[in-house]
Amino acid sequence: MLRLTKRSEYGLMALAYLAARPGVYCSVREIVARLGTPRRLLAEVLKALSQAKVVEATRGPGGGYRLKRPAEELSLTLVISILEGPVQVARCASDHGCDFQDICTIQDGIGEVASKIQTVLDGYTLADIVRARNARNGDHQASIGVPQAAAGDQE
Amino acid sequence: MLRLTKRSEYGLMALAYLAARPGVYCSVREIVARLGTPRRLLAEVLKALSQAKVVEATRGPGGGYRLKRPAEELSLTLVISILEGPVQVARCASDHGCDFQDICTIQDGIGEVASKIQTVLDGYTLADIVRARNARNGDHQASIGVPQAAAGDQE
DNA sequence: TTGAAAGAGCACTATATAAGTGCTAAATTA
DNA sequence: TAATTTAGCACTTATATAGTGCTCTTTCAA
Repeated sequence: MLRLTKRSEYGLMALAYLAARPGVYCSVREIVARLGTPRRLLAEVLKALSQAKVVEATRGPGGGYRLKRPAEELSLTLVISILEGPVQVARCASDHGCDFQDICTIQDGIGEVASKIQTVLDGYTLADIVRARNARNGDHQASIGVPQAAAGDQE
Repeated sequence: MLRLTKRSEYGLMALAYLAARPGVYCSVREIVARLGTPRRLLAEVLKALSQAKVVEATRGPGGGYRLKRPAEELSLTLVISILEGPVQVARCASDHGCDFQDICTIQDGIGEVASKIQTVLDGYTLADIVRARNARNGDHQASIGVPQAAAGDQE
C-alpha cells in the first residue's frame, strides 16, 4: 500500500543517527542500543549502504560506520533504491512492463503519478529528515542520539 | 517498494473502462474480456468499489457496473484507500504509530514526505488517467476512448 | 600472539501481505 | 423457468518482507 519497508525505515533511522555524529565511527551495537531495531537486520542494511558507498566502515574495536557523503546529497530515492530496489509505483509504468502492456488503460496515468512521486523523493534528503526532527524536538545536532549511560548492551 | 497492489491496478483499469462508457452498465465478464485481468479478482474489486459508492451495480441480464460519480471526483487517494486501506508511507507516520514511536528519528521527516505524496495522489483523478491514456493512444482503443465528458454526468 | 570487538558473508526460517480461486445464494430480466 | 449477473463467504497459493544463526575476516590493544 505504497509503504516503505522496514529496511528503508531502519536505514533512514541509522543514517539520521550517523548524520548527527559526523566523522565518528558508530558500531551496529551502539546504534541498535539507541534505536531498538533488530540487530542483524540493521547490520544487513548498513552493509548494503556501505557497499553502495553511502557510508563507510572500519572493523575491529572502535570501528563501525559513518557517513561517506553529506546528508544533503542523500536523497530518499537513493536510499530507497539501495535498500529496496528501484522505486516503481506500479509494474505498469516500469521498464519491464506488466502483463497487460498492450491493453493497459492506466499505464500512462500511473507513469505521470510515479514521476511526481519520484520528484518528491528526489527532492527530499537525509538533511531534511534531520531538520524535521530537530524542528520538533528543539534539539541541536551535536546532542542527537548521544548514547550516554542508556546504552546497556542487550541483544 | 512504494508500489500499488494489483487490486488498485485492476480497479483503476476497470474504472477507466467504465469512464469511457458513461451511464452504461458493464458486466465483469465484459470488462475482463477486454482487460484480461483475473475474473474473480476484478469482481472482488468492483464489489468493493460498489460498496464504497464509487460505482453502482444492477444484477441480472444486461446488468453490471457503471460509475456513480464523475471521473473528476475520483482521486487516486480515494480509490486506493478503498482497495488497499489508508495510504501510509511508513508506520512511523501513521496514526497508530510504530514500534519506535519515542525514539524514532525519522517520523517527522517521513510525515512530511507522506504528506507530499498524499497531495500528489489527492490531486490526480480518474479523469487524469483517461486523459493521459487518450493523449498517447487515440486509435487502437478508440472504441473505448470516448470523450472524457463524464463531467456533465448527473448523479 | 592472543583475545575481544567489529563488520562481511552465507543461508536459512517465519510471518505478513498480496494474489488468485471455488462455490453457493440472491436478484433480475426475458 | 432459465439464463445472467452481482453478492457473499471461505478458502489456497504465491511472493515479499522481516528476522535469525553461524562462521569468517579484519583490526586493535594488551
